[in-house]
Order: sequence, then structure tokens, then C-alpha cells
Amino acid sequence: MTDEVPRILTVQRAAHSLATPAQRGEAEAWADSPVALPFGPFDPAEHRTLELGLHNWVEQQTGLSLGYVEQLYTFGDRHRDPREQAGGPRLVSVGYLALVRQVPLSGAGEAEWRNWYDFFPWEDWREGRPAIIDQAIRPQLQNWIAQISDQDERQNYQERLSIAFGTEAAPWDFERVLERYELLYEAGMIGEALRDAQIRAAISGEPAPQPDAETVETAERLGTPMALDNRRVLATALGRIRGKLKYRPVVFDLLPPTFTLLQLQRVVEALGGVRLHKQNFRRLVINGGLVEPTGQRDSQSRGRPAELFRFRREVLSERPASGVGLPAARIIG
Amino acid sequence: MTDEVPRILTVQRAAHSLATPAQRGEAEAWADSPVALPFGPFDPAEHRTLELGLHNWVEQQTGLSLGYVEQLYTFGDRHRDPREQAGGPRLVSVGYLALVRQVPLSGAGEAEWRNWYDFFPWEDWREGRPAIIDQAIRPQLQNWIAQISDQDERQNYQERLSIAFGTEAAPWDFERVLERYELLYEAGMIGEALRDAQIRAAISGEPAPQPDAETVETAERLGTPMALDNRRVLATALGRIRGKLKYRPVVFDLLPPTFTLLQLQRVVEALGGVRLHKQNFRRLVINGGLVEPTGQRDSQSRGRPAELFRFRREVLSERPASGVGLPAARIIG
DNA sequence: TTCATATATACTCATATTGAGCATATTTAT
DNA sequence: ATAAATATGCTCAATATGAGTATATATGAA
Repeated sequence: MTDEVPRILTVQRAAHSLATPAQRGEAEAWADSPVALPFGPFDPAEHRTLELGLHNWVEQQTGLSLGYVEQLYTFGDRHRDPREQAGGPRLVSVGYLALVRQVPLSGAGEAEWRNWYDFFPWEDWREGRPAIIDQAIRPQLQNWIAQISDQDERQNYQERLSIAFGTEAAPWDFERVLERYELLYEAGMIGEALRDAQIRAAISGEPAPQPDAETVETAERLGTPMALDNRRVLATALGRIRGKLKYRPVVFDLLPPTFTLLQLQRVVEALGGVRLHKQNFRRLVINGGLVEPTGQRDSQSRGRPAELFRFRREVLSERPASGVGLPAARIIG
Repeated sequence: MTDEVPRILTVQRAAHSLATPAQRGEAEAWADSPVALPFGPFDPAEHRTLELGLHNWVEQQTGLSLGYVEQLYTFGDRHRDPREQAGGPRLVSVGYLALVRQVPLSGAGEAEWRNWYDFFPWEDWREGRPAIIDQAIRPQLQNWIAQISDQDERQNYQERLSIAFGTEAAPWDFERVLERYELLYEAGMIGEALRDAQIRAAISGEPAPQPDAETVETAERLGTPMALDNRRVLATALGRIRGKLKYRPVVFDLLPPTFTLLQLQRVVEALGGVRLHKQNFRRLVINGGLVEPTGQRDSQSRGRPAELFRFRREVLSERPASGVGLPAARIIG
């Protein structure tokens, strides 16, 4: 986080992952989306666990030491990397989500912090419902679904649309980041979808599809494309972290040891993509025992100085993780 | 589920996973825990996605067609399989959780349905707090922690104990299945821990450790051991499904198309390992729009016949997934 | 010095949700 | 006819949540 911008660490191109220089050259020809998530090969001989491999790799490449680390998902679909179709190896990636305080990068030099919402412009509701949703996303998705010939399939997509993007009756669910991304991809509205169509055509020798101007323009408005399926991985991460925000104290790894409640709130808001009610947020974290006052106050700010708080680790052993999961141990007749 | 018993599908031994007959023979010598989760090698050439590989494999081996499927976790630690230390290949497993209605098994014949709580006797609180917790688990864990020499490490384990098994003040958290299992393993109280110690000694040529009688007896009371780290995988699954119970309608894949509310409640209770308040459960699922009445009634039962309900799919598009995740789309000043 | 503005903090109040129990309805077994 | 078992309906207190009002304490400009 810097100011109120949630950032992700990106590297410049995917080509590093490839084993041989020959493959690398081949990849660069296709790499019209040079922005990628940091990654590295897993070396079974060297790394005792997957997570240690991750730590080592990130430390070495970026100088960062990771705080909270959580395994996200393992991606193994064919054609995640179009080179596979041309006889390349099958790529299976184990994605991790890690939270770090932003620091200057000392790594190989191609790493960069980028605004998370550059990749998902429709996910940031802090300034209100993003206009692009009703201007482009909903109508174009609706059109795309309408022209599906198979009745069952059409109905299925209609339901997915309702679930992912909400309806009049149903609100927007901030955790369904992946569902939204996948719909946009399948509808061919996302940059990666256009790119992958080109690649498939090139490989199979068919003529390259020519998307019309509106399609291209929409794709550009729908954020920065990434290498391979990295944006899907990133969508998974955003959904996951949003899901955890409220019932596991994960955000504290993004804050200094002491902080004001407004700072804390801003981090939560940035990740959640929503504005929260300030007084209620205060009540929640204080009464919930998540933080405790230090007695010191912050001097930097404009108005009345805010008290500095710290995270209360004890909360971990005090209350069950899920605010509303299964009921606490109680036996009822 | 049969009656009120949640069941998992097991196969008879782990040896099938091995590539060559030679390795297989070697494995059988070590396989003193023949109960394993069903599994199979992933064949990149044949399987378009990991999940399709899973479906094919299970269908072919057991005749089951899977309903709800969810990726659990990818396990890649060294020495998940002790053979690795003797130069065997590194094993990385992608675990999946699938829900199916119990049907007769038509597969290779070694598959079997087993009570989930045979492997985690301390997780089933439906008949009250399991006695083993206070008779054996807590005191022996406490002893083990007390004899740790390093101060920081001891304190860390003490905190993990509080979080995993609760304290006077803090209730038992039904979702922390994995944390509990891992503590028991690290403390050497679980069958697999004893087995792995033997294997490590055999490989390194050291004399085999001789656990005392109490240790062996406790391990036996702590449930059936499984091959490799399969019980850890299973613990992950139980924790995951418990976490999802309350805010995603996953249980319906374990029920027939229509069911009584008590049937539904029994399934939730079996997985959660708790008894629930009947009237409140009814209120929850009806008012929550999860189910709708069919107008028909059940005739089998003893007392007043219960109405048959069905799952309301529409609920998926009506309300945000998380009962209490991030707030619904609302912008507040 | 004074006041407008910004921020922090405290408190109120209506509404919704949850935990627990009581009461009634409808069936089967004896 | 009655006891036992189960289903269903309703109440009530406690707690949590959403939204707002009120007060406190700082900065910066007039």
C-alpha cells in the first residue's frame, strides 16, 4: 500500500520462466503482454517445501522478506501457455499470496509496484460504482449471452452473470472477483482473450481473427493485460484476500507496528474496494479486540491528532476465527 | 453420508501411485498404514485440466461421478514420502475435495467408505466434548511443550495450543482442524509421527526409537493412521468444508433432490461435528432462502410427517456469498 | 486572536440477527 | 385413549450492525 493505493509486485516479462534460451526467444515473440507476476521455477533438490522455495526466490530476486504467506491455488489447465500447443512443456503453477510492506526494490531491476486496480478497474468502488460497469461491461456481456444459440448454455451464462455482477435485487459481492474475470474472458472482452485467439489462430494456421474497433476499445478500458493467465491468478488473489479481511487479521502485515485507526481503515478499504463507515469501523476493531491503544498520538495529521494503536495478537487465541462460522462450542438439545 | 455418519472414500494402499514395480515393492515394505485417499497420477498429455484429470480418474476407478469439486491445497513438502530420502522422486500432490452421494462402489474393489471421524476422534462433538481431549490430548501436549528448552519456541507452541484447542476463555473453533492435527503430529502423538520416526531412523541407519507404552496407546486412541501424509490432507478437507458450510450451500450435493429439514440439519451437524438448535436451524435456512417447500411430505418417520424441501438455486444470485463478508455494495460517507 | 475546517472520538437509536426456550400440531406405537 | 416422537410456530432477550448526531482537539487563514 502507498497512500490509498493497493499495489502488487510485477516483473517485466514472462520469458524468464523458460528453461532454454531457444524457448525464451520464442516466447518473446508472443509476449505482447510483458507485465507478469513474479515467479520462479521450483527446484525439488534445493527447496524443502514449496513455501521455502517461494521465500528464497522472492528474497533473492527482489530483496523482499515476506510476512503473511498463503497458498492460493494451483493452476494446471492446458494452454495456460499457448506454447504448449506447439509442443512446449506442460506448465503447472502453484500460486501464492504474500503481504509485504512496500519497500524500495533491490532485485533484478525489472520488478515494479503497480496499482492493483489497473488490472481490475471495475473492482474499485471507493469513488462510487465504476461507470464502466453499466457503460460497457453489463450491456456487452448481455449481448454476448443473447447470441448464444444453445438454450441451456445461454441460461447458464445468464445465471453466472447475475451471480457475478449482481442484479437489481442482489447486491454486488466484492469477493466474486474471479467469477467476474472469467466471464469477461470467456466473452472475449478482455485483452488476454483477444491475444489468445490470435495465438491459437497462428498456431493452427487459420487466418487471424479481426476484432472490431469497439471490442478493442473495451478491452483497453478493462485494464492492463498480463502475461499468460497471470491476471486470472491475480483475480484469485484479490478475491481471496477480500474474503479473509473481515474474519482474519491479515491486514496488519501491511501496516507499521503502530498505526491510527484511519490508516487501518484505509488499508481495508483499499483491498475491499469499498468505503466504510468510520465510526462503526472503529467500534468493530476496538470492541472486537483486534487492536489496543498505545497511549501515543500521531502528530502528522491535519485535525485532532489520532491515537496510535497496535495489533492485539492475543485475539488469535481468544475468539474463533470466523465471526460467523460454525457456532462456538456449545451443545444444544 | 449414511445415517448420521460422514464418510470418506479410501483405497487400500498407497503403492499404486508408484511408477515402477520395483518402487512399488519397496513401498509395500514400508506401508504399515494401508489406508489411503484415492489418488492418481496426473497425465499432462491426456488431461486438459487438473480437475478433468480428477473426474476421469475417479470415474474410472470407483464408478462415482463427482458433484461439487473444489481444489484444496497443493502439498509439496520434502519427505511427505519417506522414500524420497532414499533417492526416490519428489512427490507433489494437488488435493481436491469432492462431495458425492454415497453409492455402491463399482471400482477396482479396494475402495471403501469409512467414517471420517475414525481419523479424527477429537473432532466430533455431537455427543458432547470428546473425553479424549482432556484425558490425553491436552495434558500430553502440555507436557510436551513444557519440556521444550528454547524459551521462544516454547511460547510459540503454547500460543498454537491455545489457538488450536481453545482456552477457558476462548471456545473451540471447529474450523481449526489442520492446526490441531499438525500440533499432534509435531508432538509425536499421532501414529504417522511414530511411523515416520521409524522410517527416518531406518534410512539413516540409526537405531529405531522405542516409544513407550503410553505413547503407543495414545496414538492408537487418536485414530486410524493413513499412508504418507494423507491424514493431513484429510484434515485440510475437513477444515475447509466446515468453513464453507455456513456461507455457501455446499451440503446439498450430499442430499437427494428433496429432503426434510432434519435430514439437512443432520448432514450439517455431521460435517460440523456439532449439534444445532433445531428451530433456529429451520429459521435460518427458510428465511435465508436456501430451501423452498415442495408441498409434499415425508412418510417414513415416527412422529408428525415432515415437509419435503428442495434447494433454491436462485439463492446463489440473490445474496452475496458471505453472510458477513464485506458489506454489500453501499457507499457511505 | 478568532474562526472555519478537518479530523478524531463518543454516543444514540432503529433494525436485524442470533441463541434459547416454550407452545402447539400431527403422527405412530401401545 | 394415551404416551412418545417428531415437526412447526412463536416469543423474548441479548447482541450485532447500519446510520446518524454530537463533541473534542488540532491546523491554517483572516
